[in-house]
Amino acid sequence: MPLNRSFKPNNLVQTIERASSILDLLGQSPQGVSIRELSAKIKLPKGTIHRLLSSLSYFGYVRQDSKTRNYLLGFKLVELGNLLLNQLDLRKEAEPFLKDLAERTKETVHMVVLDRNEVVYIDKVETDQHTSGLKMASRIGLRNPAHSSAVGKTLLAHFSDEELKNFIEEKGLAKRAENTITDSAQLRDHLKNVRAQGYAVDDEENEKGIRCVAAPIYNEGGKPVAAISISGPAFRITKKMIQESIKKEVMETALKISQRLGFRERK
Amino acid sequence: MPLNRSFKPNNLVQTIERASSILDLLGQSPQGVSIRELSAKIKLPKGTIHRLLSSLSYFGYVRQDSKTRNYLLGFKLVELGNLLLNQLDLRKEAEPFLKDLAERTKETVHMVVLDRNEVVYIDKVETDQHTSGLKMASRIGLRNPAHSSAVGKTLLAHFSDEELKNFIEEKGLAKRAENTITDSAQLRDHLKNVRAQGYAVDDEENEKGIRCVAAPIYNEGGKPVAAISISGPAFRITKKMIQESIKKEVMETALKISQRLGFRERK
DNA sequence: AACAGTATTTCGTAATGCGGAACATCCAAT
DNA sequence: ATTGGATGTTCCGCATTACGAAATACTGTT
Repeated sequence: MPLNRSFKPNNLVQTIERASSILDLLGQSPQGVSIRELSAKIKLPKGTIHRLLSSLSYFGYVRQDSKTRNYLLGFKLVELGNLLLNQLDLRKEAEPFLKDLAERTKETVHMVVLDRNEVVYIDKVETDQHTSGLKMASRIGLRNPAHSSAVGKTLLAHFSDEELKNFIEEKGLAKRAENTITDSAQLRDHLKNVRAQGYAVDDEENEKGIRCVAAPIYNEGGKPVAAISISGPAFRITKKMIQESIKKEVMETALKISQRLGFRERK
Repeated sequence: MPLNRSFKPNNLVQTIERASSILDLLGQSPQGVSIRELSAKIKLPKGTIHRLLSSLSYFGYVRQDSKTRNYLLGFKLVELGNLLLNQLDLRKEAEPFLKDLAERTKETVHMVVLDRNEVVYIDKVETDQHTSGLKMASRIGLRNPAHSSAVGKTLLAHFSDEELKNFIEEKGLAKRAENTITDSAQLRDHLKNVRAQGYAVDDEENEKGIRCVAAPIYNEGGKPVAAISISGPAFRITKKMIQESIKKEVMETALKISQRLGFRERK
């Protein structure tokens, strides 16, 4: 048994499960949620919800709008989340290279790690150029399926056959956009190419109109631990551009970061 | 450590209290913590700690290093923390103004809100100029005492006498650096000035060698809901510079943001 | 002023989480 | 390889903890 990441639906502490549902709901509601609503959505009596909220609130995970009395996510989460990000020295080391890459390509640069077989954004650098483009909200913290993103694919490409099989069984290959690869045989082939090439392209597979180019970052043990990418509108990130310059830029930057982490290229 | 504020020391759900202690400890340990250590520090049997960690891990609040088996903060915290930040439309509206301010002054710009009578950093913009200066770690999510920071003081300046009294009683006026104002009468006087002037200066009161200039942001109801500041080394942020340009820049930017939020200046 | 919708508190009950101890696993040293 | 020590993980009977229905206290509205 390859010690799969925390899958154990029994033994769960009820309180933590309930607290987690509450936080999830609050995460979806910028304007906050009332106890009554929470009570309705998680089917639990108001009193119970209230007790949990009191404790969560005392420790800062939740806060209450003094006007509406609605409950909202608390700043303790920002604190802990950013502590985590700052603990990743990977991120610290990569930062200057990411800025440089963004500067040179004038496109948005992302950095991700794989967590529980999903892609999690841990950094983002954009140039002043296209910053005010569309979505200003930072993607940091966001989770995406691995099979439909360039970053995810560069990481999946290093999975063993069995790991990949598990991944597909566990997560499935949901169709996120028109070009998403949803066939497992096709994905296997595709990943073989990705691995050989050393980079991956997301050709509107995750979001219509968006193309990305990604390359993996290796630690000193040669293990892929993260990935970086350049993303932008398909009309700017053309296939020609990718071949002529972008793929080279991304791969070179990824290699520099890997080397910074102690990786030595082997022949 | 005892973050007393939202009153209710009883009624606390034990599990949440314990889970919170665990997360706090993990937050202090970039390399992770073993069950044994946790068990020792939080004086609870290994079995108990393990059970809590399993649940926390299942929901993503904690992750386990597959090599060392140590436990670390989980990416769910990054996810929720950033959801919260992106929910603050205050932040969204302010962003372009902050960038502009950073660009024009070539110094680091911060934005904070008051949470439980402490300052919490919710945004930071730095120019490429001094970015590689010293501390690269983002301050986002960080908490600071209100009485020793420029941002904090501009917000305290709008407290009623009673609110201020409560604040001082609850939090005290800890000496953070040589110039920290630790006398409550003196603080009262100082805040009166801050309010009259419309801006506050942190003259190495929080950290040796660092000066900051801050101004408050008002919502449409005229209530101060946040503050912004410019910070930098004392040799660059001279008192002369503050008077000649910086205070004006900060105040003007703060006003623009306030207006963006619907604030109308009243005479 | 009365009402309606909510948030909060109470309190007797049993289910939940507790934690000591057994078991498994990993790693280092022989 | 084998052993031993240390740590992580699981088990299970017990009592404490959290439960949740209902009563009470708000808060704003007509």
